[in-house]
Amino acid sequence: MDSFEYNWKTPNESAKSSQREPEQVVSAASIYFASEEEAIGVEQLFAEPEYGDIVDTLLDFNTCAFSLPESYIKEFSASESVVTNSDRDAVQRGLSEENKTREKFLDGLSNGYNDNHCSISCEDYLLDIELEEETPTLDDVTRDVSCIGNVNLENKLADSEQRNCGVHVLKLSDASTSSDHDALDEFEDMSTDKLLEVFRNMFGHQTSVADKQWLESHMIFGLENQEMSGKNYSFPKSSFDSSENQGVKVPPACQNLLTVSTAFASIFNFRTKPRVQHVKRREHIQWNSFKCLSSAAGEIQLDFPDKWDSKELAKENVKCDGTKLGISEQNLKCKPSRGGFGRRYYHRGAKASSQDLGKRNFQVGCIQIPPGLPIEERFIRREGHLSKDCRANRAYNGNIHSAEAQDDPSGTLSDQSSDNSSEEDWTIGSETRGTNQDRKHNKYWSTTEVLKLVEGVSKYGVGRWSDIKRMFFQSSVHRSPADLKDKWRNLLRASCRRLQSRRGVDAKKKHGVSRIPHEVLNRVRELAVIYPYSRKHRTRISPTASLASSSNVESDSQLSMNERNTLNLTY
DNA sequence: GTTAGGG
DNA sequence: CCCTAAC
Repeated sequence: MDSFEYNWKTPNESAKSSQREPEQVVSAASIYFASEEEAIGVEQLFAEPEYGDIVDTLLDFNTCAFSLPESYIKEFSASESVVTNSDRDAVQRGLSEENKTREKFLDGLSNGYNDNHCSISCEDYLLDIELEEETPTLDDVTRDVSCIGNVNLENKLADSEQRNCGVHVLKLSDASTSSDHDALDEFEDMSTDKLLEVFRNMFGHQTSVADKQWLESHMIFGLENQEMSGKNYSFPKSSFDSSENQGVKVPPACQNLLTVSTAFASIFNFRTKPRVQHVKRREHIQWNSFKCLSSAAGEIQLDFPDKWDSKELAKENVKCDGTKLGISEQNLKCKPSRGGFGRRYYHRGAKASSQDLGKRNFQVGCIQIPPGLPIEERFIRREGHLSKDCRANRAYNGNIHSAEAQDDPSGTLSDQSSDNSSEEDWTIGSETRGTNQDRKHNKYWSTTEVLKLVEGVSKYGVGRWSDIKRMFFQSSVHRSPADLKDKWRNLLRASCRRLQSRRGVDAKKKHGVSRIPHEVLNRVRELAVIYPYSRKHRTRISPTASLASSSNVESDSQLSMNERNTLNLTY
């Protein structure tokens, strides 16, 4: 221990970690996650059915004869955030032992790893993965888990030491005095108990695997890769009962594995919290954390595309037989724009075999869509779910500085030249849309425009958008009758949810979208009462009714003017 | 050509 | 803001 330095926890953080109060998150961030939030996020992700394959792969439930019945996932997802303690207990009781392992694994992602055996299972499994892959790919391991960096193994091991009473950590030793065969022979001579102890010392935790061959394979594997580094690791003498094991080397390759597995275990370095509470916090998942974790977990390659090429996707929009898949280009040009952890719909393919695990670009955890494979429509996000991203992508900076984006202080409401920065007719802009894949414009509605729209609706009623356009937006190139209709719809929505929680309001402010004045929204609601949204469902306005309506419009319009005057003072 | 409505 | 069926 004295040969190592703790360099991933500040003293303060370490001190905090020592205060182990139940239900309180006190640990420092793991090396995988910048925060407990992220760990929780990954935990929640794994709890979702679509990522069950990954969990299965991590835990190797198949070979361990563990299987998770569908009922568990359903049960758990159904519990969502409103589960009481008794409910949770009932769920827990209903789980079989095997399921509890998975449960603990998921919980362990954010819970203290020392509180359960699941982390140990994970570490063991990770080691198994490396062994099965005949891993001279250890370079790959260290590369793929580069996020781990030079994590100090002893951090975890030291923690183990505290709680496991006398389990000593690995010591760095520059003196390489023993050969592989010496150590190998020593392994073979060891009893199972001894191997278990060596294992515990080597990997910093106990293993439930009592199979001597299994244990030996780990040791031997490490020895076989000993030459891969100039530095060796040896067990301190105090780790063993007798001197017979003195000098047994833990080769650097094995140390790499330790780094991987221990780092993986560090995921569990968060204090216990009921997972049901974590479910509420799904939005905090960090994409990179998941990538990092996944790649580290048994060198599983999760090669998510950092950039989505709409053209590539367009190509793949055609099936192998050449038939279209029915994905509109509109949908295809939408792509994830950020590295956030929004729900993504990737193809879930077959689980990777150990043989495939080493290959790049192979589907593991059913994530990647290899080039050339058809994309099923159900795996493409509907545009509606991506609308925000789409807007963000389509918006270009020029629009932000448009004159329309700014309120017109003069507020010549019924004046048609209030926004005559462009003299083009809106239909012209509409025609140019075909060549440009992006939106023709993305200009926010100014308060002035909203007021004009309100006045137009007051005058013509809802549905006569062309008339309103002609009268109030003649010079607005980019405000088509359909735009007016859309805006009115949005105004209606806004007016309905105006009195809802301030959270949404703050969110909008955060995004820089100016809030629609209350007076305007009130007026919108008034008009909504006067004019049902669709005039289709109303009887056609007769000339006389139109006249009567027109007289009302005058007063309405006047009201609108009064409101506008008030607004001009306020805004 | 316009509009409603879904996205 | 786009798309499109329906008017």
